[in-house]
Amino acid sequence: MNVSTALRILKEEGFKYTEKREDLVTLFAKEKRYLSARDVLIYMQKSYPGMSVDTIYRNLTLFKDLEILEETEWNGEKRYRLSCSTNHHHHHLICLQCGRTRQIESCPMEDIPVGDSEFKVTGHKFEVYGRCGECQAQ
Amino acid sequence: MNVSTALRILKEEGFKYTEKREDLVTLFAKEKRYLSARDVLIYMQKSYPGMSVDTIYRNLTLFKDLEILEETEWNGEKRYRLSCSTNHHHHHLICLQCGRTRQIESCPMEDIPVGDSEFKVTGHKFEVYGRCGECQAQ
DNA sequence: GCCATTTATAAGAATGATTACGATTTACAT
DNA sequence: ATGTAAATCGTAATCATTCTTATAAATGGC
Repeated sequence: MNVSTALRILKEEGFKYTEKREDLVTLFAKEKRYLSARDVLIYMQKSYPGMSVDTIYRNLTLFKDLEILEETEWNGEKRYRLSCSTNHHHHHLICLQCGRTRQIESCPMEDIPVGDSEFKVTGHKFEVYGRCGECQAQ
Repeated sequence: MNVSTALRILKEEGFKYTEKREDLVTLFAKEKRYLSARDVLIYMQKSYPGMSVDTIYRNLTLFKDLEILEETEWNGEKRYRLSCSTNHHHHHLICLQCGRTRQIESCPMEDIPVGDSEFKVTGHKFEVYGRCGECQAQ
């Protein structure tokens, strides 16, 4: 996923292009890590001093729904990162301090038989948490 | 985990026995599924009309710290269930409607090499979500 | 059993993240 | 250029959770 693809999806789905939306996607494209709504708000308000929290949350949710962003949650806050460009399903190793990630190629669902006719599986979550090199160095 | 073990741990760690705490553990022992703080509050207030939300949250957190309860989160609410009696590490298949679970015996961390000297792994989460038979029948 | 100490609880206020709302502005198709 | 639907602002509301302070209850030693 990159900025132009994201803006194309936005257009295709009938949503409007705004500079704020472009800046928001650009931020995620630059950072390539999980950011909280608060992180995004602070960053965006540098360029747009009066920007509403509502706009941040609305757009984060929109981008998640459009699968431009991936969502997770830790320490009581939702976090978002740009969807990975790799098309195949994968999981992440996540630094809980800075939000940087590394891909985990395999998925436990591939080889673990889970669920049956009784229990209808609709989703799963596999995340490995830790601390990245940079954060440990601090 | 069962009620008497839980109360023994409580005593051993120097915490006091109260009827509310016994009732709380008993609830989880009966239900054997994930309950939200709200679920617990509603149940407990039947027996103790003026019971404070703070007491619920304090005890849920205490029991989690004592590893009497396991914690997870979905739809913006923390959820708790009695720790499984099996001693070995495992994961769950979870019905997001009623909180009932089924154990998944294997753990993806066993066979997936993840992390390295750079990235220090501190934890992981593997949960499979879906809808149980009873909830589908509704 | 009685008292002292320590912990638990109640009641309500405070916090922090997120969502909702009415008014205004903007993007964009025609 | 104009009309319309969508986006945004500013602020209030909501929801889960935590904090605070005063009171009450549980435990251990006498």
